[in-house]
Amino acid sequence: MADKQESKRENLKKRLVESARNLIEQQGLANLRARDIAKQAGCALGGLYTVFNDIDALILAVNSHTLHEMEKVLLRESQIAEDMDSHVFRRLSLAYLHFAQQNHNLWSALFEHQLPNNAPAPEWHQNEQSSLIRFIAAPLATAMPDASQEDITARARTLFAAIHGVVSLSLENRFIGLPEDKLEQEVGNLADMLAASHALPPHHHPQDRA
Amino acid sequence: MADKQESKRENLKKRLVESARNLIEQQGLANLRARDIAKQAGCALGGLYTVFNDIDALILAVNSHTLHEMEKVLLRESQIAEDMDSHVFRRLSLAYLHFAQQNHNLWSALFEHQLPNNAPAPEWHQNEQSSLIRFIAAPLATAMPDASQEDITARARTLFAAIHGVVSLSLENRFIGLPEDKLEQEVGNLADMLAASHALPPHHHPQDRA
DNA sequence: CAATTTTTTGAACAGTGTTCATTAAAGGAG
DNA sequence: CTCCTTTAATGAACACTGTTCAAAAAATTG
Repeated sequence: MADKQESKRENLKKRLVESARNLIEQQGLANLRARDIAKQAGCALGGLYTVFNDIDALILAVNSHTLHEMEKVLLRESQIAEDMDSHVFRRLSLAYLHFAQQNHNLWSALFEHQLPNNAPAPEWHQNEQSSLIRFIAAPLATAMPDASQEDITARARTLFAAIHGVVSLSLENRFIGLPEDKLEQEVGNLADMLAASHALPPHHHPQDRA
Repeated sequence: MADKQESKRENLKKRLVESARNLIEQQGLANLRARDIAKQAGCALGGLYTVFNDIDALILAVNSHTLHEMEKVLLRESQIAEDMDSHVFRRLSLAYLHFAQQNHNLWSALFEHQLPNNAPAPEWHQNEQSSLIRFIAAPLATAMPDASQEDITARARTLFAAIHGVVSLSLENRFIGLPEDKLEQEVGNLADMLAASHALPPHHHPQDRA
């Protein structure tokens, strides 16, 4: 038998995650149904709950997979950028945009999904998110050699969030909705804008609140 | 009787919207229930559907109200900024941040809520959203006197989206989560960063896709 | 093969949003 | 005021959720 290598339980889990991923990809997170997942995975409805505590845990597993796929894309992109030594932020930003466009429903699920009670995501999942931020923090560190690690992380998060905001509001057609080519232009320009400003140290404003 | 001034029907509508708003404010959109709204508004469950087609229409009404509240805040802020003639973007951005912090659940509902089938929001609601963008477009127009109306609108949308991304991901604790004071600093700096870059005309990159 | 343990099952349950026959209220005519 | 018509409000019932758990099936053990 050569080492079971994969218990039936693990196999079921894998099938469920894959089914859920397919369904989200095709119909969006909002139309995901426990019964559909079970049917597509070829098990009874109750089977789902022998492997996952609830639907949220299953969605988390799908989102985890999506994050890793995104990580692959960004890794490839930052390696290319290293070789060509320029426009790292632009490349990463556009790669993020393209990933979101090409995997709309899966990407969307990353942000649509929220745990009951607004509970925070489990730590292992938060770590997966942090990994993505590191793709931005790395080149940022060389661009801001005098900044503290903490400042770099904070800035990297801001950069990601800014790009994400543009991509997100556009693709979700909220407030803004641009034609595809305009969107690409805006994302690219914003990335460069942000990249250019890192030379300057953060300026402190004491009188912030009105 | 001095002009009914408000039919019973309109009165019911008003009570329902106010109840829904209170419930969203207190418990978040995800915990909003038709039965709770009806109970708080003092009508039967079915009464809700004599005034609104469905829950989504009611939520849209609440969101509309929230947008107008936000509009008031931003209007005030841009008038102050006009008087003091500086840092318009910073002021508007921080005002947006503060509004989101102080009305977390209502603000959150603006983006959490999506119509079935990912149907687009009705036109009147899209117009309400566009009105907000104009607060950014106006000062932008004076900062970029040579740009076309179209470019200014696109840039204003990008600016809003960028700031929104930072505020959003922070307050929702997704990917990034900063302590309150750091967040304010990052939003303020990002606003200035973006403001500073408008002097430069958008740079065109022909080789965008990897 | 029988006994025991483990796994799988899907009917049943406690909620959802929505409908619509039934009831209550309001309005009008004599 | 009474009777009739019209309009509005009601909430039980429905279809569809995620989740549970007694029962059946399968696997394991002696």
